Amino acid sequence: MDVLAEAEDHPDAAELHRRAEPRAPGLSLPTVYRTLSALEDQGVIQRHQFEGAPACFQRAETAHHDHMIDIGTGEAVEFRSDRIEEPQARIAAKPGYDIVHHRMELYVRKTRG
Amino acid sequence: MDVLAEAEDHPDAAELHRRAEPRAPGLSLPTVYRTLSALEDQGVIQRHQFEGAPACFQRAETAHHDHMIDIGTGEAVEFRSDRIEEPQARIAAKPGYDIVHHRMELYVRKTRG
DNA sequence: ATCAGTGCAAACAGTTTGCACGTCC
DNA sequence: GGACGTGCAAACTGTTTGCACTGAT
Repeated sequence: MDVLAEAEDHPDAAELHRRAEPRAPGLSLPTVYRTLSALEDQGVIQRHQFEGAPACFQRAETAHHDHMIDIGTGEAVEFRSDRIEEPQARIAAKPGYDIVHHRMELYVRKTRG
Repeated sequence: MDVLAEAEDHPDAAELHRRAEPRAPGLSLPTVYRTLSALEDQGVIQRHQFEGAPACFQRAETAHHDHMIDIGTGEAVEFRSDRIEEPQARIAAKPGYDIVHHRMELYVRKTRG
């Protein structure tokens, strides 16, 4: 199942199935989903649910980052900004919460002109 | 359909159907969905897709804000932080993008102790 | 007569589950 | 022979669509 390990992008379950099938002939989609869920529970991979798209996955070992999704292509670009990360905990702490995790996505389109 | 106007929370389509049905007897769920989609297209309402929950809706007229979702209750609390908003445009502009919109959600749980 | 808006039932997409089967220890 | 992991088909949830009907214009 670690077709994911060699993926540079953010493939969804069906895409992973497509990529894995050649080297595991007869592999079924339910098995892909089961495996992905298991890996996610173990914290080995992350599931991202972007707007209007099936869930996509990537290894969790990469450093923390957020995503910028190109509305035209659906492509997800990663970025990181401490200036954004840093105030979050403070905001949550005030009303008595701990952040379990967060989601920060910029939906963008190529600048025209 | 502007049961939404008097809603203080973030109801989903089924919940809106439940609330609207008394004053529009026989109202069907497809009609609720159709109306919500139309209102969203006109920019009158916003659709939020939080993790592991059906889409929920609110009037667009409220000032821009982000959401903090209590994992225990599913309740969404609104917040706003200029310190978070401000760096976003800069991040997107660098690789030649315009932000169409963004999503910023903190998934939190009540602090124990 | 036409048109927009509706309910119903069925389609749909993505994901999950039940179950029967095979394999390995 | 018992536990496990699989494929298949079917269930499931949230949402959308086809279609026939209505009521206003």
